[in-house]
Amino acid sequence: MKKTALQGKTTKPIKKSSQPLAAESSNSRIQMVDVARKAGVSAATVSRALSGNPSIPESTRNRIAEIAGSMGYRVNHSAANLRRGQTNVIGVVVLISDTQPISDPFILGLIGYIADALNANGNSMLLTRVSTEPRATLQTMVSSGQCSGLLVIGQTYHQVLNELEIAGIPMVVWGAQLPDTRYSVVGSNNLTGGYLATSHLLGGGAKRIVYLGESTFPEGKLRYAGYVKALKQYGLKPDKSLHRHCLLSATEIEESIHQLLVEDVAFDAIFAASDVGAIRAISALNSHNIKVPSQVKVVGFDNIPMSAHVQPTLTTINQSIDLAATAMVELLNEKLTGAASRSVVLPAVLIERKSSR
Amino acid sequence: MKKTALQGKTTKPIKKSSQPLAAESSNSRIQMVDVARKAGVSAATVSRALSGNPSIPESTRNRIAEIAGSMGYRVNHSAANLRRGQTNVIGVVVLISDTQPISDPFILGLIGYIADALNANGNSMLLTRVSTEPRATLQTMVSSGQCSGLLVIGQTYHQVLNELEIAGIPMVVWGAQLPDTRYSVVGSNNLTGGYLATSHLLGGGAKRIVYLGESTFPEGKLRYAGYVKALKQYGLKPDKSLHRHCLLSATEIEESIHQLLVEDVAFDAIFAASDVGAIRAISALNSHNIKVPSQVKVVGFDNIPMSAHVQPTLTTINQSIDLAATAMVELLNEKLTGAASRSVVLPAVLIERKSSR
DNA sequence: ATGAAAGCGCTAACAG
DNA sequence: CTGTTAGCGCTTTCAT
Repeated sequence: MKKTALQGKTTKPIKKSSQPLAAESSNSRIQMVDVARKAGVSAATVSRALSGNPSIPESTRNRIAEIAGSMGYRVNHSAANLRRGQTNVIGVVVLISDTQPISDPFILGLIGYIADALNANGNSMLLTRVSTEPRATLQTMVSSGQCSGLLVIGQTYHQVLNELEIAGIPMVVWGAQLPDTRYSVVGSNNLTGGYLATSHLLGGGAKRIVYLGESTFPEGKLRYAGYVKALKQYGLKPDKSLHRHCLLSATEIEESIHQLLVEDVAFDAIFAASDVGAIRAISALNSHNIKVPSQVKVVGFDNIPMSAHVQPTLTTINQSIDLAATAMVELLNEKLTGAASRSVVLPAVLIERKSSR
Repeated sequence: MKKTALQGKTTKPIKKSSQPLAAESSNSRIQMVDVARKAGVSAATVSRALSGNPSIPESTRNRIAEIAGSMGYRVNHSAANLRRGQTNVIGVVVLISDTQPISDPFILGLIGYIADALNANGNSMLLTRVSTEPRATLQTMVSSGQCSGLLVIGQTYHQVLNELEIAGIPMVVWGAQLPDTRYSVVGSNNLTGGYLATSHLLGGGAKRIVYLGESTFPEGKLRYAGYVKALKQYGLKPDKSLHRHCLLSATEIEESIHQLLVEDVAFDAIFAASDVGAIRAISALNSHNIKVPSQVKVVGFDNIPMSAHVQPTLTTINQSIDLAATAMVELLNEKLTGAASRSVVLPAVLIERKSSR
């Protein structure tokens, strides 16, 4: 330490000599010391009072809060964060390889619930969609002090996430637990979900069930595994021609359905790995004059609100996004307070509606 | 060299000693001065180099950037923001009187596009849902330096928004332009939208068209006005019994449809003020064994992605959320750089599908 | 083209 | 219980 400022000189270089007449009027933003002056205390006391420090008697605390309120004072976040060395901001990152804006209602709904869970916790939510350089971007968000931790939606970059975990980035991911997963994960029981959906169709008499959707990422893989498990249990062998591993975009779904028909593949049911996919598939079937459920039964996955209101109403596997959001926020808070990584698997439940009977 | 610090003289109690021993060891986050040291320059130069200041020769700039990168250094946002007195964060506020989490796909979709538009602009997005005390909350977000400006979705608190505008909060609102609106608004041409939807139904032979949805907030009011305008043009008088001003929740819609039937009101078409409402209405009609479009034609509003994939596919009014998002971000940037408030009205276009023919 | 110095507004030791 | 004091890590005049 060297020449720290000339001590006693509390008088700062006066930038604006005479106090503007109407102090309240306009320009210089009001700050803590102004409140302190008005309350006849020091800035430290105001700081303590405003943050609810119990060492300040309640009466004083209220009085200061009142004065601060009447002056329209708000604590400056940047300054407080800088001083405390921490933010109350959580980054929510949608990590999908898609170049399209986020549009799946399931993801969007999850974000909505996360926003609420975070707010209820006194946190703010910084929302970003990342498609390039996930590693650097996520790193930076935290180590620049922009936010204290990350809630990641999507496991497209599974290995990057593992690396970030090792690098000590506080983070919770929505997705599926894999054998080599080192980070905290919150997700539905996708294996059970796939199994339930498929068993339900088999139980209803279906013999040739199409699997429609992604199966390159962890969640899809497990849903597919559940599908295979159910088939085996019914003594059926998975048939390659029934597996349509495609993205869930409208065109890909239509193309897949079209292909099935062109190739003249016989099928009496479809298990789609998402409701959006299922609804699009029904739409495509209809345009080929195939009726759901009389000719082909369909089961989706997610239970988005819309699934109860399409025609026919969609049988699906429910994912509880409210629980999911709460769990993610809770796990992240645990990490932020130093606990070890922990994961949560939420139940997957079959919701029977008309598309499958 | 004026008063260099009196090293030996002013022995002020140097309490640096209480510092944790292993300062350099591992934890202490790397900062600008470390980069400076390694590069053999001052922190000021690093700051300038990293922010692309042209007074630093390009070669030096690159060298410093390289070193910073290799050390994993990131500029601390809190410190930079505090020093500069501004953030690069924009608050996105969903201001709805609803206590439910955000769930309308239209709103959620708009948020997705806003996220992208903001990111493209180098801004971060702070997402909040506000249902109580909007005035204080929005005020605080900006005046605490948490964010520099606001993008507000929803006009439920129209007067509060007017007040905030007057208070000088930089803000752009998604909604409708009203005569007494003082703030910047971006929105579709709701009057035209309502008019197009209704004319389309009338042109198709409908005589008794139900208006279904909110009409207490500005956008709904205008859609309703468009509906009335079209009716008048066709020489029809608005019939009170056909106006069902309700929220768009599933139960309210079902109840409204139920009431229409119970009251034995004759109707041959429905104009719903949102796609979600329209889809729910179709679902309710179906459960009463009324077919769409053969018995009742339906037109929605929004053109959410799902509307093209429900059965029957839904005729609707398109709202361009991509343009909307871009416009909102652009207008806000204008305000932030001191321009006056300006509003944008986006075209509303009829999308004809099967629910109305 | 670069460095020294001065804070941005707040919080937390550390005494009283 | 409350005030004094010393920075948090950065950007930016100002002066070379």
